[in-house]
Amino acid sequence: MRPAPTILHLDMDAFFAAAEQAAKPSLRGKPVVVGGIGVRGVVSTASYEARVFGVRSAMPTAQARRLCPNAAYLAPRFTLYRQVSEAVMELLHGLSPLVEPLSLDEAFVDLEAGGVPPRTEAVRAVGEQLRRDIRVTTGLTGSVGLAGAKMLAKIASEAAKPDGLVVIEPGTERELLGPMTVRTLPGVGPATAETLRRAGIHTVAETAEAGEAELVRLLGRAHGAGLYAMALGRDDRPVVAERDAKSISVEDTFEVDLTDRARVRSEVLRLADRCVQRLRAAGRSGRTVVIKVRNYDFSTLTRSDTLRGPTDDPAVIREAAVRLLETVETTGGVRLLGVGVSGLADFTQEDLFAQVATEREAAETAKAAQADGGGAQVPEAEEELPRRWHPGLDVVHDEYGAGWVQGSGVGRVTIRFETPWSAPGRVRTFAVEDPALRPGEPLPLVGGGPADAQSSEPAILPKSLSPEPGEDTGSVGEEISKR
DNA sequence: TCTGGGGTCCTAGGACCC
DNA sequence: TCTGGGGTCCTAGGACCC
Repeated sequence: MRPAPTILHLDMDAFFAAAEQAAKPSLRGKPVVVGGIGVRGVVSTASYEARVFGVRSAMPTAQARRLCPNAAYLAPRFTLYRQVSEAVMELLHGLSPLVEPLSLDEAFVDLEAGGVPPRTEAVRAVGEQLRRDIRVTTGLTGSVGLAGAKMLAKIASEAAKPDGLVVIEPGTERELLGPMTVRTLPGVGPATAETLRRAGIHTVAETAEAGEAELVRLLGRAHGAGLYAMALGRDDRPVVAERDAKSISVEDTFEVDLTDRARVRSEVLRLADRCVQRLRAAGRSGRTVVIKVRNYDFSTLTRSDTLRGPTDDPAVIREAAVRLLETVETTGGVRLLGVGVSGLADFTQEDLFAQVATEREAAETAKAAQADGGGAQVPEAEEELPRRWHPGLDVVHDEYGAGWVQGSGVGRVTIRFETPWSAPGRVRTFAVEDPALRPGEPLPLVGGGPADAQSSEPAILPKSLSPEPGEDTGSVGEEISKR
């Protein structure tokens, strides 16, 4: 616990939704929900306008649609969010060499390590300047928490939301935390809260009064001791700059449960390939292969196999994944499949060449044996475009310029032509196969202006353009706005 | 129209070794 | 006949976070 509030926590406000509103002028001030738009989708982020209707993160999108039918429902565009995130992280690195990203939209910064004087006025000024810089460079707002410990800085930024800054003065934390619900403390989710509730513990103060021994008895060694320290406002965890990933995984939930064994198998192979792609892109190799199977009833299991050495060989990882799959019962229907790799090592071809060759041979032998046994031929992973025009996707039209997919119906797609720096744009509907229409790249949220617009795509609309009267019906499009 | 996808950390039990 | 401890590795599952 530091004597001055020199740990900063930044949390961008409704990040994905705010980025979409910045990119799409017609959505500003309106409810926007970003998340899975399929039947089994869940909400990633709801704009504050959508939260008014009760829409929350992690809520099934179907439920959100019932609560807020007029919101725009958009598929996430991580390319855009990563761009914005990088710009924000760059600003943070300007404050201190010690920046610990927690996700695309959240990070701790050690201001002491950045040479900021350890005084409240100084850190507050830095925090306010940061918020201004973020707004100027990204067009978005972020909330800042400042405190003498990570946990407290995070609680402070939460209290600052949206678009604010809160400082917790060292010395005031116990008084501040005491009356708060125990759910405020990091690491206390529904299960822990319920265990504590049954023991008559509801607030942070009650947690501290319970004592370490009691908490350890209720929650186990690590969790109990950790929680006790947090309840006292004690948290000496340092800000840690870069941390190597410890596992890499991919998973898919299917719109309809899979019952065909061959299909389940081919999906596992596809996922294994995707996992390897990610592994290789990260320049890593892994030793333990994990598959995950979620059944029709949401029961979930994992099976893992640790190889003799780390690999990034697709044949080896495919073979391991399929072998693991053979040990699990899938009759009744599979809702989700996943493939992951852990026990990661930095891959060096020289060190591992022999090892990889050995594992590959094993895989080949196994495959041959299977083929001999009359096993079905593995279908190649098909390049599946589940839906060509996702709501929210950037597009470019030869004649009308840059826009985004507002919705698609039977054979038609509705595009709103506008850019981050244009006025709210107009809507037109095209045939799905219209050759003048093609996917586009996300445009920068700020710094656009006419010059940039010219240099990228013709984004300016003829004034005579009017909305299409025969707009799609029965698709996401009509929910977006009722203009 | 019930429940995503990508992670982290912890626990508990069994195998195995000394 | 009875039945040590400790350490490490591995597997499986669960809680939690964004």
